[in-house]
Order: sequence, then structure tokens, then C-alpha cells
Amino acid sequence: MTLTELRYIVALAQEGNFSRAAEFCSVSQPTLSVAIARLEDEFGVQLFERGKGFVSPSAVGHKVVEQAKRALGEAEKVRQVAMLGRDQLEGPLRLGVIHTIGPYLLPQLIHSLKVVAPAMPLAIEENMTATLADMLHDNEVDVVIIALPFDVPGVLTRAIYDESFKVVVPRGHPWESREWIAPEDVAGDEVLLLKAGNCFRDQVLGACPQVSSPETDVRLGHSIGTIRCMVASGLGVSVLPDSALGHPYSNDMISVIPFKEPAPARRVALAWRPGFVRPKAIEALLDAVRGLRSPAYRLLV
Amino acid sequence: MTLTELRYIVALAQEGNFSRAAEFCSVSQPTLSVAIARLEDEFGVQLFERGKGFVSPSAVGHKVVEQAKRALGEAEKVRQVAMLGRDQLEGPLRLGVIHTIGPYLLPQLIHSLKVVAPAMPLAIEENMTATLADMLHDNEVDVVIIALPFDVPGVLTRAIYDESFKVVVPRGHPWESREWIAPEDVAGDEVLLLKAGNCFRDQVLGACPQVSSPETDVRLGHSIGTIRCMVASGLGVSVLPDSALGHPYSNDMISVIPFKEPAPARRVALAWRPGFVRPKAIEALLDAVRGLRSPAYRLLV
DNA sequence: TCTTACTATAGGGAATAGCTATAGTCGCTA
DNA sequence: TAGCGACTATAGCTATTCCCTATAGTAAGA
Repeated sequence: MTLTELRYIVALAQEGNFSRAAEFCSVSQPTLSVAIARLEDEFGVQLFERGKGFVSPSAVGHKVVEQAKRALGEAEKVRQVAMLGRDQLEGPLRLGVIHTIGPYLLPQLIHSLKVVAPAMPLAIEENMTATLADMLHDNEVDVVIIALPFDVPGVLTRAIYDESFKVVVPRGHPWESREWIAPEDVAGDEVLLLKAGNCFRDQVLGACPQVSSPETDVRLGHSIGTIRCMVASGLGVSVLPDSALGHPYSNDMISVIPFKEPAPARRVALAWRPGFVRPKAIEALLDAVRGLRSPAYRLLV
Repeated sequence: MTLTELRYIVALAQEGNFSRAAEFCSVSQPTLSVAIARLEDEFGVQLFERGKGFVSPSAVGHKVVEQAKRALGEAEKVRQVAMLGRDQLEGPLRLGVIHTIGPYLLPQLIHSLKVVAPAMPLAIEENMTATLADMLHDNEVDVVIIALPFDVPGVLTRAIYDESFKVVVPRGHPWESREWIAPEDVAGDEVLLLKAGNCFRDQVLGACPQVSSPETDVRLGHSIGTIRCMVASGLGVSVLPDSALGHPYSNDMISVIPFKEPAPARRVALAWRPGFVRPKAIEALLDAVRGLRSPAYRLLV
């Protein structure tokens, strides 16, 4: 049984005549004749009654033809479903992003993406780097935005921008009047950090080796927002990425002081599986990155 | 697009691996590989993402596969409708049956069925009720034998027999000399049960409310056979269906004691889709049930 | 670096679906 | 009843398709 044979029996039932049915199917009459006979032989049932001057479906044949129409309809839908999916920029893209990037980058990125891929909404998964690596590998997200290094075997990465770190102190802090601060100056235990697992925490510890890894929970924040509040309330100072400090996140309880050049920074990248079937979606994301306007992002694309 | 190609993509989605999918379809791996590529080319869409160690449908591919399943199902119905015009008692019947019935009922049932429908072999799928419900719905089996209640929308059921529960104790157990046992007597944590998911477990818990739902794995068996062995080894007592206790399953390590009348029982039924094209096959099954001779089955047909 | 597991490609052979030509069948008409 | 017209079935051939084996390519793990 083939789809072609099903088309033949439907046509024959419709035309009531081998020759016309053959013409309808754009094949020769013997072709159709043989195909019908073959199908009847396969089923072991006579589907059509050949009378004088007419061909009409048998009782079984009638039911078979009706069912064949349904089957052909469903088969045609397969093609339609496939055709609908041809545009790689249509349909949701599953994007993973780390906590210290998502809330600051995504509002702008989504805005920018709407221009280049208006029919591609983002399904966003915010999590930590290690979890996102697993999700990428397990095909639970399509693309992730993380800070380098991101050494996951079998994954492609592309750096999209660099972002400086800045020192954040409460209003009235002795450092407030300084023009810059050297990484070595950031030291001791009044430095507030993210909890373990956040890659940004490790980057700060790498950039400022004098910072002691804290023992108490008091100095650890769950998110950059929390850290900001803790700084504002006078608990200590901290180091935060540039993008987390811009409008509308500024307030007048904290002061932001740049590092001495070359300032510590992190490199942010896209990552995806090499076999990902929508490369144009990646390109669209890169285009959207190119559309970013904030000076916090030193674009690499 | 051909039906064969649709079968290939369904198999590939199911197996997640070209080689296994090819084996499943009884073709060589290159054949399947080429066919998939051809179909993707025809549709102009990548249906599968080839990664290292995995092959998974793309977003489009997933939808296409789902639709392909429907199309294949309808196409298969064409064949079934055609077969309906032949002898409905010819050709394999796909029968699903739960674990706690299959091994005990089927040997007799098949024997009995050979008389009324010698040309209708059974393709047997043994599984748990919930899985069988899905398989029935998805047209992966034609008929199932389960214990009531079986409330699946769009499915017809017909009770075929009742079957009592009996208490099983190891030789030497204090209950061995009793003529009967009340359901309330079966209590505490020395009662061995099937693991969760088996409907018979829930029926026992319903019939004997004093049985505590066990916390440890020690008291849980994978099958009735396992439970019998655990009872025989002295781990505890249990409640089993009558049919699982007859010859040739008896041994002299356990004793079987009936419940006090009215003994707890389960009602076993056939279930099938209302549109199933071989109603005579159902009738033949019922006839086969009527031919059962074991006293464990209190026939309802 | 070698091995292993997997997918893609190449090339050839068998099956098949299509074609044209023609035979067979039935009813009608001369 | 012979011939004709309208139709379907059969025969014989060809081009295509389908599937096979063998092998190359590739990435990950030992």
C-alpha cells in the first residue's frame, strides 16, 4: 500500500472510470489499472465492481476509499506542518542565560531582536552556568548566554561583548571621592560577594585576589540586586558588572567607582550545539547584539 | 513523501539513533539515513538535529513526526478497513494485558481461542493499566484485558469474569490452620505488596484497609511471582488473585487460605476502541473466555 | 594515538512503477 | 452475425527508485 495507490482508488471512485481516473492522476490507463489490481490483491478484497459501462466501489471499497481520503488528508498535513517550519526565524527560541546577565541584558536584547526576528519569541531560562551547560547538552535550551570561559565539549561559542567590573560603595564611604581603585585595593572581608555557584563570584575573586573568601552568610547575596541593597545599607562594598549599574538601576544610596585601567572585565558569549538546526536564529541573536546601544557593552561582533 | 519515509522518521524519533531505527524498520542504516535526508530535502526543513551520541527531532521535526504518526495511523486503518471485508478472524490481534493477569490467563485463553479463531494469533503486550490505556488510545494495541475500573474516555469495556483474592502465607504460619480469614485480619506491615503502579496493589489496599502502605522496598515485589517467592521464604504474608495460585504454580512452601465470604475480588474486563474494525475478533475473544474451565474464573459472559 | 560508535557517501543490483502497444470483452448496430 | 465503439486487462520494455554492501568521515573516550 502506497500513498499513490490510495490516490488512485480515490480518483477511481470519484471518476467511476479507469480512463478518466488515470487522466486525473496524470498517468496512463494501464498504470492505474495495474495499481488497483495490485492493491486489491494485497488486501485480498475486491474494492471495485467492474460493471458494464461503470466502475463502482464495493461495500468494502466504499469504506476503504473514505478511509483513504482521511489518510491522504493526514499525509498532506504532514507536508503542511513541515512547510510551516521552513522559516528558521519563526517559532520560539529557547534561550538560557545566567542570573548576572539576564535581568540587565535581556530587556534591551529582546527589544533589539524584535526588529530582526519579530516572529521569534524567546523562552527564557535563567540559571547558573553549570545548569545551563547541562540543559544545552540535553537539548532543553537552544542557545545560552554565559560568561567565558565555558568549556563544554561539543559546544560552539562566540564572544559577543566585554563588560568591565566596577566598584560599588555606600554613600559616605571613604573611597567615594577616588577617581579609580586598583584591584588589589579591594580586599578584606567587607567585600560582599554572590553565593557559591555563580560564575561572577569566581570572576571577582579571580580579579581581586586579596578578597577573602567569606565564611559567613552575612556577606553573601543571592543576586546582584541583593548585593546592591546590601551595599546601599552600608554592609560593605562590592564589585559588580557594568551593565548592572546603569539606568534604571541607579539610586543615590550607592556610588560607583571604576577600576584602574586595565579594569577587570568579563567576556560574554553565546553558546549552542554545533548541530543546532536553526543557525539563522543564532545569526539573528548576533544581529540583535549588534543593535545594543548601552556603553556598558563593548561589542565584539 | 512516501509512507515508508514517514515510518522512518517516526522510528528515528522513537529510537534516537539511526542504526537502531534502521534495525527497527528492518532496513540498513544507510537506507534510513538517505531516506531521512531525502525527506528533509523535499520539505526544505531539517527535521532532526544530529548531535554526538544523540539524534533528536527539531521543533518542526517534532510536529512533523506527530503528524506522521497520525497519517500512518489513518493509512493503517485503510488496511484494516479492507481486512474487515475479508475474514475478521484472520490476521494477528494485538492484545494488551496487565502483568497480574497475563501469565495466568493467557495460556488457557490462547488454547481456547485456537478453537474459535485458529487464524488469529495474538501479539501480546504485557504492561501496566495506565500504559495499556495509552497504547489502546494510540492504536498500538487492539484490545486490552485489565481489571475494572478502567475509566478511559472513548473506550468500550465488557466485564468477562470475577476473580477472588486469597491470602497466601508461608508454611508453618499461625494462620495455616484457619478455614478463612477476614479482610480486616490482613493488617500491619508483614503484608507484601506489589510496587506502586500495579492496579492489583491498589485493589488489595482497598480490600484490606488495615494494611499499611509500606515505607521500605523490602516488602515490595515486582511481580506476583516475586511476591510468592518472598512469602515462601518467610518474609511475610500476601494477598493474591485466585488465578495466580492454581496449578502449575502451586508449591509446598506456601499455603493458600480463602477470605471470609464475601471475599474481596476483582472484575476483569476487555476494552477496545469503539471504532475498531474487527468486532468479530472481540466476539471471538469472548467466546474464548466462555471456554475457560478453571474455577478461579467466575465467568460473566 | 588508537579505538569505538555513529552517520554519511559511493556504487551497483534488484525491484518497481511507469510507458506504449495490443488483446480481450461487452453491447450496440447494420 | 459481423463489425464497431467504448472500455479494461495484459505484455513487454525502460527508467527510476530503492535498498544493499563497503567504506569514508567524525567526534568522543581510552
